[in-house]
Amino acid sequence: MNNNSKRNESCYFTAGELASMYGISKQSLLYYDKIHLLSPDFISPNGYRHYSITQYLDLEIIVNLRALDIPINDIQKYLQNRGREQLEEIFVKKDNVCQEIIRENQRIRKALSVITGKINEEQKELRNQVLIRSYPTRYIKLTQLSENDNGKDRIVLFARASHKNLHNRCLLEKQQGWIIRQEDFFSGHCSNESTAFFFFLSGPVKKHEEYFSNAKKTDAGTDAAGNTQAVAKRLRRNTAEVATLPESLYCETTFDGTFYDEVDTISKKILKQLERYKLRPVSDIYVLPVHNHWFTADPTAYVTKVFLRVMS
Amino acid sequence: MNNNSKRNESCYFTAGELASMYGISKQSLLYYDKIHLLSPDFISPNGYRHYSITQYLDLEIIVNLRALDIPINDIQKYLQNRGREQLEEIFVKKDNVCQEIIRENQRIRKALSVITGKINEEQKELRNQVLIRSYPTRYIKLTQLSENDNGKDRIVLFARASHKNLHNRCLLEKQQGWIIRQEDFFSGHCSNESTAFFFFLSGPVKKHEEYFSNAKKTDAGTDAAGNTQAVAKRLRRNTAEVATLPESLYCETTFDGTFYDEVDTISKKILKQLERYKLRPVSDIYVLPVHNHWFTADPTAYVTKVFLRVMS
DNA sequence: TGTACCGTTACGCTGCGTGAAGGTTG
DNA sequence: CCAACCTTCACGCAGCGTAACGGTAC
Repeated sequence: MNNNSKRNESCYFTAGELASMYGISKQSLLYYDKIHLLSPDFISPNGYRHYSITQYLDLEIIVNLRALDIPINDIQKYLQNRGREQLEEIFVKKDNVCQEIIRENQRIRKALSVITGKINEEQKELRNQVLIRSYPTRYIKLTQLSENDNGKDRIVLFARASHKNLHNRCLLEKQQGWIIRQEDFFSGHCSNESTAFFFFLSGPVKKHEEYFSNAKKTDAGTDAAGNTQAVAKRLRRNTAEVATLPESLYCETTFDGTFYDEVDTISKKILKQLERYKLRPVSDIYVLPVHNHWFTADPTAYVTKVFLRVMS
Repeated sequence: MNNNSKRNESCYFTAGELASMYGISKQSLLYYDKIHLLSPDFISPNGYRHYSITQYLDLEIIVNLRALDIPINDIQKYLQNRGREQLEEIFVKKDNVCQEIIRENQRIRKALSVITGKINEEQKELRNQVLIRSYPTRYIKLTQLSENDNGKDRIVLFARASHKNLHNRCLLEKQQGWIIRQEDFFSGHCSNESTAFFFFLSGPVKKHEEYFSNAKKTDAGTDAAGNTQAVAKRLRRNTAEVATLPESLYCETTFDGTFYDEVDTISKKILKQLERYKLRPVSDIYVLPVHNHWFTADPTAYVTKVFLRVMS
């Protein structure tokens, strides 16, 4: 068609005509005119736009590149400087963008499925029963809290720690909770404060991983739950440490309500169970919200889980 | 953290504080306030926003869902109606959107690579030489032009035909050209008009494919280039027909310039070559722009290819 | 007195879609 | 006189980013 100019010299299209020829809207054409991407050959006294063959051909390029979702800015530059290499340049650029979009959406899909899986797992937990069971080695990241920290400080520290290693992930992907001193828990004085908060890591942390950015290397692999006081001494304000919950027997219970509302009942139930099986607590108490503000606006509908390491 | 309310009852954050805790911009918070997604607990006389723990927790949800690129509208509805099922619903919805985006971008990537490949192939064509070579069976879609059609009509018909079967594809993916009557070409009277235009199909067309929507079924597989007059009779205005260019010897040449500028020279060169090899033309002449307005704004830099079927 | 917060208002981005209000063509 | 074109505003979309301009806390 492009070589047919000899017989098409005085042939023009109105905006509506041209638009319908390419199956695009007239508004697009007006827009292209407005941003000077494609302007009509001339405008007649009545204000009508008249597009010539040249514009028809340019529009072919525009429509096709737009069908590949290539940004108008790139198209504009291309029309002023055409060529195979320039076109390939645009294509490479767009291809990279596509790859990035695909990667990003795959990342999101993966996160969605991970979270969905976790939600469904949590739902299966037995409620309101004190269980003695063994767990394989688990890995957590701890952030210590000082007695001086007021409620706001704690939240800020918590947010900072949660956020620090988040990067591209979703917070929901990791379970997070806090730690109550063993003696406070069993003596009924734990309503004042927790000593630290933590979140689970997906596996043992290697040296090159980012989790070490704020932790001393020698702390890797130390036993937090099995050696609480020693770990507590090593912890320093505002620093996070990687620790392990060793393979061991644990006592756990998942109950309706919030920790602070139910702590008295729960600690008694746990104590009773420990006595029954002649077990003794050997770690602080880990508190893990299971069903929280994410899933209900009503705090009485919360579900909380606590667990601690036990030995016979 | 959510169960810590007992000691956090009177703890508030300003917009800047809260924003930095989640690593988002203050503007986002202001925006969330504006659209009533998340408003501060109260505003002090100096106009400062004060966010409470409740808003802190809601923001956690917002930030996390936004990190999954879930639309604010969905988040807003979710905050007012939380629950596992509702969350899964949102996730399923988002997952579908992700899949759609991924598919679309894969489609674009494929188109980009197809076109790039074609461009590179075209570049390799020998220039300014008349070649006799064989081609395997090729498939084209023809649209007839009538003598009554003026230049504008032709362009409209062409655009309509090009567009009709485009759907999700890019025009650039298919080569398109037009047909000149054999007698006009060799007699030097072809500058007035072409009889039809065509584009290559990627393969033989099956009955269920869309290409048949406007073609008579019996026309499938007929021999266009080998039986020109019969095909021409079957062609009707505004209808497209699928045809084949049979496996055969073809005479072709790729030359610099436009067809109408070079036709006299080209037809003589081809005639000479045919005489030399004692071949006779048995089809009309197919004109295919190779390097056109897509790649240069200068018509003298165009490259055109013509070919016709020959027999000894 | 400085500086580092806080606030509101408003415009920019991308690529159009969707009217509204009014003139022109046939 | 009507229908079907055409025109120019101008706002809406999603989710903020980026000033501009001015008050406030320490």
